[in-house]
Amino acid sequence: MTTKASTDRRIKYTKMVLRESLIALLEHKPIERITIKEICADADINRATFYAHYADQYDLLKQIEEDLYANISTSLSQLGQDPANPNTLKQAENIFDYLRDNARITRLLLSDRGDFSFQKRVMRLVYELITTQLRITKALSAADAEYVYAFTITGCVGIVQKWLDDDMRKSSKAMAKMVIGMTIGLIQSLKTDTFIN
Amino acid sequence: MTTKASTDRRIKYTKMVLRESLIALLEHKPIERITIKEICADADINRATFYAHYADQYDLLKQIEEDLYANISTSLSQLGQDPANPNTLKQAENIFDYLRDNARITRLLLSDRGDFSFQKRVMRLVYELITTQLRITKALSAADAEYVYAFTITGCVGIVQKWLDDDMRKSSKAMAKMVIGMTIGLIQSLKTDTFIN
DNA sequence: TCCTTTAATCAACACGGTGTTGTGTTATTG
DNA sequence: CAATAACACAACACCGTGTTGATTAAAGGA
Repeated sequence: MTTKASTDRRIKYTKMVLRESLIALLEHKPIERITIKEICADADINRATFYAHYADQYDLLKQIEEDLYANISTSLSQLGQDPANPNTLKQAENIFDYLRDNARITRLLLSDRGDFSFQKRVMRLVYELITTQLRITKALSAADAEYVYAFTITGCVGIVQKWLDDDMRKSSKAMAKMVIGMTIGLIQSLKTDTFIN
Repeated sequence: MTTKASTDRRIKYTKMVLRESLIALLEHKPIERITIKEICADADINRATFYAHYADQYDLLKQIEEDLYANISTSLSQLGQDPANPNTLKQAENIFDYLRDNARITRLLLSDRGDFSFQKRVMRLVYELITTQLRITKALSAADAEYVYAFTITGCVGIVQKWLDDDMRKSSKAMAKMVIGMTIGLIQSLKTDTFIN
C-alpha cells in the first residue's frame, strides 16, 4: 500500500520505451499507419505486455498527450505565481520558450500533423492565463464572447503551427507580442463594432 | 471517345453508394475505426469493386472532401461575379447559408471530427474572397502577414466549428458580420501596434 | 436491335495484424 | 529471503486486407 502500482521500475521502463518508440515512429508516418506489433518490435517489448498497459496505439498517444499537457499546465501555474514575472508578455514569452525547449514532442503534437482537439485544449490553458491577467474577458456580451473565444483559441493553434513549420525562426518575444496583440485586437474589434455596409 | 469513363451509370452508382455508406458510418464512428469491408457491406458492393475505385477508406473520404471543396469553390465564384451581390458582407452571409443548406456533409467535414488541414483549405478559399474585396491585404508587412494569415484562417475554422456545435443557431448574417469584423480587427491590431509593456 | 466493351460479382487465396491465454521466468519490494 | 507481480514466450483463432481469374450482366455505340 505504501507503493503505488506505477512505482515499479519495470512498469516505468516498459511505458517509457513504448512511448519513445511511438514518438520515433510518428516522426516518419501518421498514427493510422503504425501497428502495435511495430511499436513493440521497436521497443523490444512483448505484445502481450503492451496490451497490459494500453488498449491500442491511440490510447498510448493519448497518454503521451496528457503528459505534455500536464507539463505545460504546471509550467504555467509556476509562471503565474512567480513574482519575478509580473507582466503578461513575459509569461507568454516563456510559454514559447517552453515549446522551443521541447521541440521534439511539440513538433509532433502541436504541428499540422497533431490532433487538433488536443491542440485546442492546450491553447485554452494559455488563453485563460492571458485573459485573466489582462482582465478583458468581461468586455464582451456573453453571447458573442464564446465565438470570440473559439476564434482566438483556434487562431492560436494556427499561429503556433505556422511558427513550428517555420522552424521557430521568430523569437519567443515576437510571438508573444503578436499573439497578445491579436487577442486584444480581436476583442476590441467586437467592442467598437466595426462597420461594414 | 464521345463518352468519358466516368459517365458510365454503373460507375456513378457504385461511387455514389460507397460515398453514402461512408458518410453514414462517419456519423457513428471515426474513420480509423471504419473498415473497407464494413463500407462495402453497407453499400452492398463487392470489395473487389471498391479496390477498383479507391485505395482505402481515406482515399474515399478525400474524394468526398474534394466534392465539397469544388462545390463551395464554384458557389463562391458565382457569388463573386453576381452583380446583384455587390457587397462583401452579403457574400460571406451566402457562404454560411450554403453551409447550413448542406448541414449533413458540413457537420462531418467541417466540425471538430473533420480533417483539420482540409478545413484550412476551405477557409483559405473564403479568406481570399473577403480580403480581395476589402482590399486590405497590403496593409501589413510581408513577414507578419503570414502569421496574421495563419491566425485568421484557423480562427475561422474554429468559429465555424463552434457554430456547427451550436446547431447553427446564430443567423448567417450575424456570423458573416462577426467573421469579417474580426478579420479587419486583427489586421488593424497589427497596424496600430497595440502596446503592451 | 445487336454487338462489343467494360463494370461488377463471386470465390478463393495467402498474408499479416489482432487480442487473448496459460505457463514459465525474472526483477522488485518489504 | 520470500512473496508478489511484471514480463516474456508461444500458440491460438479470428478477421480484415489486397489481389487474382473466371463469370455474369449491364451500358452505349453502330
